[in-house]
Amino acid sequence: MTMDLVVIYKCMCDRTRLRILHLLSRGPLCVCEIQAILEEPQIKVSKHLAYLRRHGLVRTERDGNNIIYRIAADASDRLDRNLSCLQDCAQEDRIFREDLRRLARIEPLSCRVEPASR
Amino acid sequence: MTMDLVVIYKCMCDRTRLRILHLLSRGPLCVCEIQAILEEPQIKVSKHLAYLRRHGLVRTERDGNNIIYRIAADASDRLDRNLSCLQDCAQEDRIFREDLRRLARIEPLSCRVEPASR
DNA sequence: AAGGTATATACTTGTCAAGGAATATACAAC
DNA sequence: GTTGTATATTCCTTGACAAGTATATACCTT
Repeated sequence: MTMDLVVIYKCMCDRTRLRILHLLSRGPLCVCEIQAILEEPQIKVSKHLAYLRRHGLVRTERDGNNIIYRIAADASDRLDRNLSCLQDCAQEDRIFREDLRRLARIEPLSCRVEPASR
Repeated sequence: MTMDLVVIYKCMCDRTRLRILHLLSRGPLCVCEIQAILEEPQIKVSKHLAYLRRHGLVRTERDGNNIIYRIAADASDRLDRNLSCLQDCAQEDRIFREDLRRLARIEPLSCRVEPASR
């Protein structure tokens, strides 16, 4: 499928959404993880996620109490290209690097992972 | 220099600006050429060019009656990366391809070129 | 059923941007 | 100087979006 470039850039032109897209292009995350990484209020994260979903860049799946967001796999080549460009650009940026640092810490606690043992 | 990614995407999230950036990454153009290629009203083109200039993506140079716009050479790696991503994405798109067709036709008549002979 | 947690949806307010109409500026040619 | 051409700026209206407060929904647990 082919996605409108303008829509892609509209989604990318807000810092919060950009951070979310950057994270999600590393792999799916649930809302509470995204919140924890971004350190932004629930409503802010939720609304930007809704924006991304409404425009077809991400899709969701419920897992119990949690909702897991991921990049829409079938979205478009254009999105893929732009997300990989974002990965390149983000390397030099402090904010994105700190997000990745928090992502690494948070992953093991993920609500998506089975309880370790019992 | 390093340019804010959000600013870059804000500049790219309007179709008219995107077409302008796509054209300018092929080389400098004067306003009247851009207008002729985009087939959009003067004021619209002019205002989007002003937006791009205000945000540092392009710079201008006067040549007699004409004003020549070009991508700000020293802008940033990020801009370069995104513009080359745009070139890739634009290949599949009818609008951008038609712009290039008109660009090819218009170039010989360019106001930047010396009068052929006399 | 009741209470808790995770997430989303109104509703409001302020800001910014887009488009158009009219006008202004800068230069060129005479 | 006057006129013409190219380009920019001002003013206006309209619509989109960002952020916050409060409230609702969906699921889980007991």
